[in-house]
Amino acid sequence: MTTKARDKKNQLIEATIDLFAKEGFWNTSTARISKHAGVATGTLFNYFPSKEALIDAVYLHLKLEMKAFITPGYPADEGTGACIAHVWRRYAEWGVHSPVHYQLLEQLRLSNLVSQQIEDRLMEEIGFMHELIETARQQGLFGEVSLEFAGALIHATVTATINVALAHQLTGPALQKHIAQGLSVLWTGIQPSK
Amino acid sequence: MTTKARDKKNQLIEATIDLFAKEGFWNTSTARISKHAGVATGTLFNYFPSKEALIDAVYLHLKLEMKAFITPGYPADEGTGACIAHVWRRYAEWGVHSPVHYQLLEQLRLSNLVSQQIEDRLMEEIGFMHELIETARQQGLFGEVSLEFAGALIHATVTATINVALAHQLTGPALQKHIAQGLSVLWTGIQPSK
DNA sequence: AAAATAATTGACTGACTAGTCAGTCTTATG
DNA sequence: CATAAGACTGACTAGTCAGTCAATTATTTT
Repeated sequence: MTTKARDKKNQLIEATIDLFAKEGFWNTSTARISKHAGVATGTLFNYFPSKEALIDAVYLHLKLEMKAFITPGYPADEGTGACIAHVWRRYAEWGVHSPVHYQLLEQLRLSNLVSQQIEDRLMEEIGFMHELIETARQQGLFGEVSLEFAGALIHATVTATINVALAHQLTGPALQKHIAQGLSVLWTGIQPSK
Repeated sequence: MTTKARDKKNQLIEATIDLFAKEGFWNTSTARISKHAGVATGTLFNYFPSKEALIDAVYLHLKLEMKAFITPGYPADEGTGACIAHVWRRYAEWGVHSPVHYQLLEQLRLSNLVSQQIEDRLMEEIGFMHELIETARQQGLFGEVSLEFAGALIHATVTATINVALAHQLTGPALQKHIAQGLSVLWTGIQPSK
């Protein structure tokens, strides 16, 4: 694929994200997406064989974007706890930084519109997070909580934190304090009772 | 409205819930809903002026159903903490007991398809939960956490608990232990540090 | 029982849907 | 410059959508 073609593909994905976020993906037609991306309706289907494939690509795009935001500064040598805290904090910051993308990602996650193939592909990309949680659990950081439950609680707390931060339009130190508070709730709640 | 008419209205709402849950609300047509409810397409629009109004009614129906499940045994005289714990636990039990309705409610909540009018109407019905949280906060049960953040964290933890319970098909004592664990995470995490 | 009222029906409408394809335009190559 | 390859176009198709309405059936009133 040429550079130009990859550009157009990204252009279509960006246009899709824009419209999906603005109007909901269940009533955004391929015709509108094409128009918003500045191409003909047929061109969309040169790059994506179906609307479903486009949705898959959007989901993949968003998750990789999130990963790219989270990864920098990963404290691999400071222990499992620090790594989880880093990922949690960066996730929260990404959500506040890119609310539209974050909200669309959450919607797609619950929609059952994303194919299993893409879920599998993503497991390779962000599977390190699951390993991280499993390691922490084995080190006894999480008390009796199971792997899945720990993952669900981590996701739930970060989501709640992002949503409240967005609702109150927190920025700067107030935002940092709020994020620290959210992380503290998770950390205190999930730790084994002595 | 006669009893018969109210029956048919409920019949339509139940059929809608059934199909929405089975196939997703964004590709369930009014024609299919009518057929599934055993009436003609026109009849649906005698009871609901539009599909949007039907969705509103479904959302209201689900929330009131949840409220009805949560309310019994409310320990009004055992203090704010006990009341919140009761509501949290019963919510979790409702989600596990009625997974289809619970999941649909969550989807609708995030969909922006429900009108403000219905949200307002529901505030009157389930506003007592917010007052409960505010009271608890004023009593210092929640440390520095704001009202909205407390509400978000309560919702987030109960959702995570339900989802994991459903994924693992927990029942009986294992389910009760899991729910207790989820509540404990919230409670430990949110309590003020000494 | 007759008349009036209300509820129900389903064929129908115009707008919209995902996806196609014959033809046009752009770009790369010899 | 000429030719071939590939990218792009948008009118078009077959089908679905929410919502309508004249006709029919059921119920209530007189």
